[in-house]
Amino acid sequence: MTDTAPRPTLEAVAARAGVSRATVSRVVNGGDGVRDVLVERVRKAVDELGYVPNQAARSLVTRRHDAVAVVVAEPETRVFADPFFALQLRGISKELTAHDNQLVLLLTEGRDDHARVGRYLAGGHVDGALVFSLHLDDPLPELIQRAGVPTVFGGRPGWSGDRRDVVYVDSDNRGGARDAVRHLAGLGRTRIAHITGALDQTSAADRLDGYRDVMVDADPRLIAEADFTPAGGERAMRELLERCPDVDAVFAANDLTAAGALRVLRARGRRVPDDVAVIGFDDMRPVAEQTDPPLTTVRQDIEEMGRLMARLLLRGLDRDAPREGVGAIPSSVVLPTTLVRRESA
Amino acid sequence: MTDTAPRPTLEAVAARAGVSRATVSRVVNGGDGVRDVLVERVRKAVDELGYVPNQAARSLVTRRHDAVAVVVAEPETRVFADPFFALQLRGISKELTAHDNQLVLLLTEGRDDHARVGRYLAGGHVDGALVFSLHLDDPLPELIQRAGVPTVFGGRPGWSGDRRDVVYVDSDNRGGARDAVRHLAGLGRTRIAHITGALDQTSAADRLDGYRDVMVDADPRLIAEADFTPAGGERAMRELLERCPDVDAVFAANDLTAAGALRVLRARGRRVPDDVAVIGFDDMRPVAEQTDPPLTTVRQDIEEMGRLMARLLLRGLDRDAPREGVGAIPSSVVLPTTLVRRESA
DNA sequence: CGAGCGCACGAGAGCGCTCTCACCACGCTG
DNA sequence: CAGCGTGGTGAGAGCGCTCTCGTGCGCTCG
Repeated sequence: MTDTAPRPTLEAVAARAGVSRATVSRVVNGGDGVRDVLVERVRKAVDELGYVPNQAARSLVTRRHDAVAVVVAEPETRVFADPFFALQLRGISKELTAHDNQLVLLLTEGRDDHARVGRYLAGGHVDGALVFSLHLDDPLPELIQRAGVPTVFGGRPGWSGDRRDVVYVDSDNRGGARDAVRHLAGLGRTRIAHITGALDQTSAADRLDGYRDVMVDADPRLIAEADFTPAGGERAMRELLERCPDVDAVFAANDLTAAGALRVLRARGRRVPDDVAVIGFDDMRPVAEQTDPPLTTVRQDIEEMGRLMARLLLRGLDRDAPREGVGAIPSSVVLPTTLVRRESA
Repeated sequence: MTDTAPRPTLEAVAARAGVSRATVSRVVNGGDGVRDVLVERVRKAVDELGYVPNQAARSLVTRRHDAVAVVVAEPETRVFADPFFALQLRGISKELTAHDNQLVLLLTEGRDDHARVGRYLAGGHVDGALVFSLHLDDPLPELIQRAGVPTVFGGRPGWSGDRRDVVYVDSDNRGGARDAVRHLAGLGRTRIAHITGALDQTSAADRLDGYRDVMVDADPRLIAEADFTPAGGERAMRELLERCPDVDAVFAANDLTAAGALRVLRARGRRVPDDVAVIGFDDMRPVAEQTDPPLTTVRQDIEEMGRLMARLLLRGLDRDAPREGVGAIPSSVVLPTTLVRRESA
């Protein structure tokens, strides 16, 4: 745990290269409008001195930080239960890194933290924020929106319906759900059940809507509420078997839930897919490929969602970006899903 | 994606409160040596103006950033496969938040990124770093160490054996492994196998050492190499059953691996724990409680490890901290493990 | 051949803060 | 009553950088 040595400044580089501070600054920032000879000289001095720009000094004048906050509300709930968030984070990280931006991670725990996050964002420490708002009633998104920080949301925020200035990236949950249910119907199944996700999340609500789109007058008893967890899936599957012993297909809100359902089905001696066909959602490989039988599921490209969030945000942040035409003001993106057929349906 | 409004400066607050900049600064930073009347007046002005200190300006002079980098090498490998890292991150986040430090997340992907991370850390953007070095041959830790940034490692780095200046937080992998194997022996098992983790990670190597400590002259065929994944666990378990059909107990390097092993055992008609007793490592609740039967495992407090890493780092960073006596120079910490008995052994 | 222009560079201000130091008004001691 | 702390406050320098502006130079063109 050694302390850092004093670092060379622009001044020092300038002195060594025999030019002015301004010229060094120009070179460091791209070198436009400087003669090649001088560029070379400055570069050499930079290398020899091991000069690294002081970001604080730079930010002070540019008012840019080249840093983006990633806000994750209430990690206890879901985030750390499945790799979903980790994958998005990875996508975000890749994109930010590619554009020399830093990722400041803000995990919030409970209401008190909201104020803290709000203060931090309003404090102008970062250029923008990527926000994962998991719950419909979460006050955080609005709070952030009001802080005036450019923001892209991960997943459609619950209250965004009529707000055109809200930018988010989401999967086509509803469409994917429709595909899944149609596929089950195409298999000749008629008693198709749905195990929902946590319905205070738009993704779960949208998937339920998709289910209903196809099953227009479905028996309401075919819908069992769960929470995206394996345990919830087990519980819901047991309910379902109780209420509707004749169920012949299940569309689960995600793979984890489907895995729980599969366990119950096996325990009750129902064969999958022969007696009951099962479809999940996410295509979380480690889960979907490991179930018995391997899970047919609706694939969404989670890492790509993260990457896209970051890309939209950075584009919105770019001062040089065109304010008109293609890709001007970023607008929300809904990514398509694809059905991945394995053996469970 | 609105832009931020111009924010009030210290100057503005000073003017409004009718004091000097210096006084406002003093109040904002604790208010020592300022009369209560003035403190009040300044506080009021701060509130009314919604003043938030400009961190860049502050860092420029203090040379502190109140930010810590969390470096995760090669996330593809393991990090995103199990919730292990997410839990540590949560612990880290809590501790950093409690001390008003920001968490800058650096995910590296391949060798090129190492240079980038090295440059970033050497660039003095953060006060310290928390590093997860997963592989024995990873050049990153040394690189960071040389960058002169105060660092605490998550897990014992492979090359740290003789370096006293390396600070890390780890679980007592070896001791935990010994406990597990002794427990199996105590159950009367004699053909106790071990499915290793990825042996290029110290945690896996240490657990193997612990196994060997107890099984001093174990049949080498009882050791099967895997990689901390469920699929690896399945593969290793199949090998084991092939090589030593008389195996009556398995100590798996982690819960995920154990879950894989359990699946194979069931498929082969071996009863657990009657025919084969199984113990995992981690006590990853969602995994260990969901297996069939629920998994006996070695518990390590992962979140606490993260919290501790952050605490050690911050303590080392604290200029006011005592340089002598208890808690002076932080030294590595090895956390104890506990055996959690469920039904698999 | 001189006026004009553009390009390359340097001078200098200033971003918002902290921190040292000088100052002043007390109250105390001798 | 002079002298001397002492504690509270303000003035001002300066952290390392960017960016605007002005200057000098070489070039073109009338």
